[in-house]
Amino acid sequence: MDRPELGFLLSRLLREVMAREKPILDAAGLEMWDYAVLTALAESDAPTQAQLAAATGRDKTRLIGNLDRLEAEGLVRREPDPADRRNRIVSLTPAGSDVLRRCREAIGTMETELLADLDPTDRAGFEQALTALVETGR
Amino acid sequence: MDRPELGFLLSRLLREVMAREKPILDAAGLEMWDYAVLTALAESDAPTQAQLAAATGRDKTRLIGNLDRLEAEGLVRREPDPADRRNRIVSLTPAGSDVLRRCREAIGTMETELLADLDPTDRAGFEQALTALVETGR
DNA sequence: GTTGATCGTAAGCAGGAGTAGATCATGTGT
DNA sequence: ACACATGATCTACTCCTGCTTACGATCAAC
Repeated sequence: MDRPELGFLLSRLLREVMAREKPILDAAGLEMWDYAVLTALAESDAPTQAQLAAATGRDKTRLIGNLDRLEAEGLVRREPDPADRRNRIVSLTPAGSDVLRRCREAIGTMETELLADLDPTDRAGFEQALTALVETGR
Repeated sequence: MDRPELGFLLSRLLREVMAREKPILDAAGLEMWDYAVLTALAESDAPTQAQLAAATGRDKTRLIGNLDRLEAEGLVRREPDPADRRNRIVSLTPAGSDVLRRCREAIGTMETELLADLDPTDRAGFEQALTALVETGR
C-alpha cells in the first residue's frame, strides 16, 4: 500500500523544494527563516513577537535575531503595543511587503514549474490532500 | 494558484509525520537515522558504507556511529568486501530485518490512518504525485 | 502598593551537523 | 617496487539549534 514510506518521500521532496528556494532567497538577501517570518507577518495581523514565534514554530529567543536583522534592513517594524506596553507588535514595512511579494512570485513560478510534469488530476489531488492534511494536523 | 506555499506545507506535514513516527521508533529503540539506515539497507543490496551514506543522505563520518550501535545491537553486519577489502559491505541480520519489519508495519498503519480522512481520488493523486516528484528530483 | 505573572531580551549550555586533517589498510597504475 | 588514490575510522574544530536561566519593564489583581 504505502510502500514508499511517506516520511522519506516528504523529506526528500522538502529538501528539493528548499534547494530550489535557496537561490531565490539568496538573491533577496533573506534567510529561510526570514522568509517564514515575513509570510507569517503578511498573513496574521499585528502579531506580538510571542504570537509570531508560535505561528512560525521558531523559538522565541531565536526569533529576536531575525527580527533585529529584518528591522535593520527596514523590512519590518517593531512598535510597542499601546494596549499592553510589554508587547511589541511586528508589522511589515512597504519595503518588506515588496521584497516578500517578489520572492513569493519567484517561488510561485518555481513551484508551478516543479509541478508542471504531473498528471493534472494527480496534481490537483496532491495540493488538495496536502492542505487538508496540514489543516487536520493543526 | 499555489497560495499555500508548498515548502511550508511540506515542512509542517513532515513534522507531523515524524512526530507520529517517533513513539514507534522509540518503542523499538531506534533513532530516526537508524530507521533510515535500516530501510536503505533493506532496499539496496550489499552496499558499501560510502554508498549507504549517499543513499541515506547522511554524512559519511556520522554514519559510522550509527552503524557501530546497530552492529552492537546485532541488527546489522559489517564485513569486508572480498572483491575490494577496503570496503565494508553492510547487511541486515535476521534480527535487524525483523525489527525493521515490525517498525514498517506500525508506521504503515499509522500512515494509512493519517491519510484515512482524505478523499480517495485526492489520496491516490497525492501518493502518485509524491513518488513522481521524488523520482524526478533524483 | 505589593505580589505575581507576562513579554522581550541577553547569555550560557548541550547536542547534532558538516568539514578537515591524519592514520591505517588496501588497490591501482607505472 | 614504488608512488598515488581510495575506503573506513578517529579527532578536532566550527556552526547552528533548541532549551534553560536571569533580568528589567510592564501589567493585573488583591
